[in-house]
Amino acid sequence: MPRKRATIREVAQATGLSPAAVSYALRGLQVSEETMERVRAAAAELGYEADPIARALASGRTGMIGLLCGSLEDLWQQSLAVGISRGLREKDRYALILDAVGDPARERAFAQRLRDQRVDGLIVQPIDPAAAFWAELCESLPVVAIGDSIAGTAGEVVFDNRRGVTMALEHLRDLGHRRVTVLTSTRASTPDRPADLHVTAEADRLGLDIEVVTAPHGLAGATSAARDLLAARRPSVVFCFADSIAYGVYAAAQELGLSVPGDVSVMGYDDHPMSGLLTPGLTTVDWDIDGIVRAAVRLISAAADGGTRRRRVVQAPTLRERGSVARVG
Amino acid sequence: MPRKRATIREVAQATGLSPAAVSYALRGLQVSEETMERVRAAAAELGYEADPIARALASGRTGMIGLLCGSLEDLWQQSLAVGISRGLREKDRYALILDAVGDPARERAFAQRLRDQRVDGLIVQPIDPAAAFWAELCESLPVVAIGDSIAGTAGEVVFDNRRGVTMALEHLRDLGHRRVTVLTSTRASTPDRPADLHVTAEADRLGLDIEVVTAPHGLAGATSAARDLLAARRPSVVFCFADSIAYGVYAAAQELGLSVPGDVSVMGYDDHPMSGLLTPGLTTVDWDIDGIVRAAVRLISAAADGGTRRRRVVQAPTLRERGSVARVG
DNA sequence: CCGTTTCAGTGATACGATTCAGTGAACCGC
DNA sequence: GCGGTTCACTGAATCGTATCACTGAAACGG
Repeated sequence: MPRKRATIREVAQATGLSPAAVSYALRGLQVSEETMERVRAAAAELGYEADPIARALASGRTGMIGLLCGSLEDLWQQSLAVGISRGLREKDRYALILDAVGDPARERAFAQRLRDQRVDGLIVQPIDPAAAFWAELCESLPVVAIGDSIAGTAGEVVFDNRRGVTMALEHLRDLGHRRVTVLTSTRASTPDRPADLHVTAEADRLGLDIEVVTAPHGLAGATSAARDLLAARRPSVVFCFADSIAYGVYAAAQELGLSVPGDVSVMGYDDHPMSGLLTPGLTTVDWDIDGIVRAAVRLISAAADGGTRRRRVVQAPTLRERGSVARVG
Repeated sequence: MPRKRATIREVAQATGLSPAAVSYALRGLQVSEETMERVRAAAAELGYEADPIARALASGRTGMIGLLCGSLEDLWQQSLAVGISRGLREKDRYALILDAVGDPARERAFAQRLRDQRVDGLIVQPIDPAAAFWAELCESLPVVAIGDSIAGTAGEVVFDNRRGVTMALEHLRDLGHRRVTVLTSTRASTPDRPADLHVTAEADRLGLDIEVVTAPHGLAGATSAARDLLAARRPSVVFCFADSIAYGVYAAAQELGLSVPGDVSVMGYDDHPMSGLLTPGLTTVDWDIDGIVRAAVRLISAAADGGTRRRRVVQAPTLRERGSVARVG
C-alpha cells in the first residue's frame, strides 16, 4: 500500500511549530534563518512536499500556464508547443496544453476550462481573435496572444504578416510569377484574418493575380486539397500559408508525378525544421520560432508574476530561399 | 472586475437544498429526477460550474492523465503526444504533458511531480524502464507504459521490437548489405535496452557485422553525429533507431554532397508522417501510431476508472519500403 | 525609561468542493 | 399496524494548504 503523504501538520508537529510557521518557512517568508533550516530538515526527513492541489485551492495559484493551440496537426505549432513547454519548465512552471483542433467553439470552451483550472496565465494562438469572450477572459487572468492580436491581453507576440507576405510575394514576382494560388487552411478561415487581407492588398500593389483556396486542417487535409488543385488546373506556384500545408503539396505533387519546382513551384510560410530536408528544400518565410518561444515565455511569466506593463513583441520575418520556387517567363 | 464564480453553496441557497444534495444532483447521484432538474436549472441560471481544484482536493481525482514523454525532440513522440492528448479529450479527460528531454533524473522527478498533481493515471514512454522508483509509483496510481515494459504497471503497449529489428535487418541483408551501422540516440542509451539487445542478437543470427553509434537526442544531435559518421568512414547503410534520427542522416548527407541511397543507404524505425515526403522516401518500420494511441488511451481510461485487469498490448510492425535502401554487392 | 517598530510565530478561518453517517418519511409485505 | 427497507436529503467533517489579524518579546531612538 502506498505510504500516505506527509502533511504540513506533521512537519509542524515534528518541529514543534505551528502549521502556519511551516508554511511560511518552506516558502522562505517571515521566519528566522534557524527555524527555516529546522523546518527544511524535518520536511526532508519526512519526505514532505507541499500538495499542489491544496496549495492551488488556498492560494488561487497553480504554477501552471495554459497553452491553447489553434491546431496541433500543424507541425510548426507542435514545435512551438514543445518549445514553450520547455521554456516554462525552466522558469519552474508547467504547461497545460490543449488543442482546439481548428474549431472556434472548442477554443472558447477550452479557454474557459483553463481559467477554471486556475492556470496563472494563458498563452494562446487564437483561431478567432475577434471573438467576444476574450475580453472577459483577459480580465480574469493574464493572456498572451501569439500570432494574432487580441484586445485586452497582457502581452502579445505578433508576426509582421504584412512584411512576411510582401517578402514572399515579391520573391515570387521577382522570379517571374504573375498568377499565385494561395493555399490556406481552416485554421486561417476567419473572414477578416489580417494575413489574408495582406495577401490581397499586396498582390494588388505588386500587380499579381491571386486565387485563394482553403484546405481542411492537418497534413491529410492539405494533401487532398492540393491533389484536387494540382489535378484541376496546374498553377505555376502555390503559396502555402504554413509549411505543413506545403508538405501536403509536395505529397500531392509526388502522387501525381509532378516535379517541384519543375511543374509547380511551392512557397511556404513558417520554417519548420523539416523544410530544409525536403528535396528540393522548401523556400519559406522564417519567423524565428526560438525567438517567439522566448518572447512568449518571458511575457507570460512577467504577467503571471504580477507585472502590469502591456508588452507587444513584433516578430520580423526572414526569407529562406531553398529552391522550391522556379524562375519562369 | 471579474465577476466572482458561483459556488455550490449559492446553488444550494437558490434551490433551498443542502450543498450536499446539489453536489449529488449535479453528478446524477442519489436524488430524484425532479430535484436534479431543479438543480440543473439553477446552476445554469447562476452560471455555476464545479471548481476543478476544489473537486480534486476533496475527491482526490482530477480527470487528468499525466503523459511523460521520453523526448519531445523526437517528431514521432510529438505525434504520439498529440494523438494521446486528443484521444483523452474524447474521453473527457485532459493530458498533462511533461517532457523528460532524454534525462532519466528528470524522468523520475517529473513522474513524482505528476503523482503529486493527483493525475488519475500516468502514461509514460520510459527512458529507464529498470529504474527502482517505478515500483513505488505504480502502487500509488495506475501507470501505462508505452514502448518498454515496466514491472507493476496497470497496462502496457509494447512493440515487438525483436520482430521489428528482424524485419529491418533481414531487409538489409536481402538487399546485400553485410555491415550495418546502427545509429541510436541517448533516449535509448540505457545499457540493457531490449531493442539494442535484439539488434546484436539478430545481427548474429543473420551473419551481419554491427557497429552501434549513439547520438545526442534531437534533430541537431542526430545531424552532427551523422556528419561525423559519414565523414569519417562511409558506411554502406545506416539503420536509425527513430525516423527523426534518419532525418538527421539525410541532412548530413545533403551537407556532404552524398546521395541517398546512392552513396549511403538509410533505414528508419517508427514511420513519421514526414517520412513519405522525403526524397527518396524513407524505408522504415511502421508501428501504427494510431493503434498505439488508441490502445494507450483505452488502457489508461480503464485503469483510471477502477478497472483492475492488467492488460498488455503487443504492437506488430510493418515494413514500409520507400527507396532509401539500395541493393548492393 | 517610555513609546514605537520590527520580528518571529500563533490560532483561526477560508478555499469549494466531496463524502460519510444519520434522519424522517414513505412504502412494503404480512 | 408493525418491523424493516428504501428513498431523498441533511449536517458535519474532511481534504491540505495559505493568509489574515494578532501577540509577546526584543530592539530601537531619543
